[in-house]
Amino acid sequence: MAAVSPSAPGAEGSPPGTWEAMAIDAVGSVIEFWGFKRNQGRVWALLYLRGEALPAASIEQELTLSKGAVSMLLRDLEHWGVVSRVPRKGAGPNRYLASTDVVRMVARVIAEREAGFVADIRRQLEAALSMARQDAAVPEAQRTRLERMAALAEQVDRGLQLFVQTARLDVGTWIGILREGRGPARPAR
Amino acid sequence: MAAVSPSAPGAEGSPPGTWEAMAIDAVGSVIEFWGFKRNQGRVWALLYLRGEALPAASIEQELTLSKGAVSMLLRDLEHWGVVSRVPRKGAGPNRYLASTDVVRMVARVIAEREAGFVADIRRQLEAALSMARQDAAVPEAQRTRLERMAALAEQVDRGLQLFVQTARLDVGTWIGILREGRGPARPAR
DNA sequence: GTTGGAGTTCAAGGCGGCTTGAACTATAGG
DNA sequence: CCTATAGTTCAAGCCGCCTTGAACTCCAAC
Repeated sequence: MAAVSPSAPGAEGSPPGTWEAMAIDAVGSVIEFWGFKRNQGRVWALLYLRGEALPAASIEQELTLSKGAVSMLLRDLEHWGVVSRVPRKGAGPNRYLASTDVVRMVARVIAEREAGFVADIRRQLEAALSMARQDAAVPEAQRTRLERMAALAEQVDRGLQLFVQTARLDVGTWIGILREGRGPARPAR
Repeated sequence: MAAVSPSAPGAEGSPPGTWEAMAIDAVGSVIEFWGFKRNQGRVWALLYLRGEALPAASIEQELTLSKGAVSMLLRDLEHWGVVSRVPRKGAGPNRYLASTDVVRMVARVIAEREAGFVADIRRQLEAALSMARQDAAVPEAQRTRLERMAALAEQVDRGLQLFVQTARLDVGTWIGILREGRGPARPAR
């Protein structure tokens, strides 16, 4: 065993290098931020960084997760299409491979979730508004403020939709980045 | 007492009308979605809908919160500038008033939080990247993938910044909506 | 048929964040 | 100075989400 630098890998096969863990955790944070589970992001990041299909057991080891957790996380990721199961060739265990199309997938999932949420809110506000309108006992001023709130919700909704659209354009650019092309990773701007 | 329709207020002073609770909860959901506490949104919504300054005790009653909770929630809201404390005139308790500039305030807080988060992530990825570059044992392919990930983070960062900027423009439009002007609440578009 | 590894499912437990409620401070009035 | 009310602070409890680990299913090899 050579000198122990912080990033010195133990064996060449599966180095638990500090830098790798760092990157993996960074992805985990991002994914968590977007409303998914932290470990979903970590699993995907591990698979993506390794570039090759890994068996569930490896994931379990590298990320120190339980067998059950890995199973559930992989099921989710597979369901979203960001990880694919590579059937056992011969007789070994299944292996799992990261898709480079994550961005598209994640973007779609997020967009759907967001859309549903916004729609719910607007529906609730509309309902409140119609109740307030039917009820003659509601002071004029309050009804006005409620109307303003509903109007704001509508505007924000429009803004979000606009954002999603433009973001979708950007996503087109982003998608290519992770793919294994040969051009430089940074298209400069 | 008249017939009891679902939205019939008990007394004219403080009707716990169903429609009001609905609207308040809707705002609470939105606020929670943006990473704040649900009850922070509910308190602001109550104050905004009522249009007048309310004492802490009323908030406590209307939203069925404890005295301590109301105190802390109001402190936060005051700190962000979306609620202002109206000093006791004479000798009564303090009263609290909703600012109509919420949108601006909330937008600023969110933008700051987001910016800090994104910066953190990029910093972590950069650190991982430089470690991987120093470490000769890291396979070429893995380094490439890590670079791509960092590049993606940078692109997404740019996208977010762009969004924040355009959103800021929209916010200019939104801000006016809640104010007590006399024009129609909906500028139609 | 049986043995063993891979993978799934789910109840129990752990963990973190929010709320409560009581103790505490501050301020005005008696 | 004493009392009462408004408001603040914080430890303890609660609640919901996530993970664990064990039981179970499936399948291939023997």
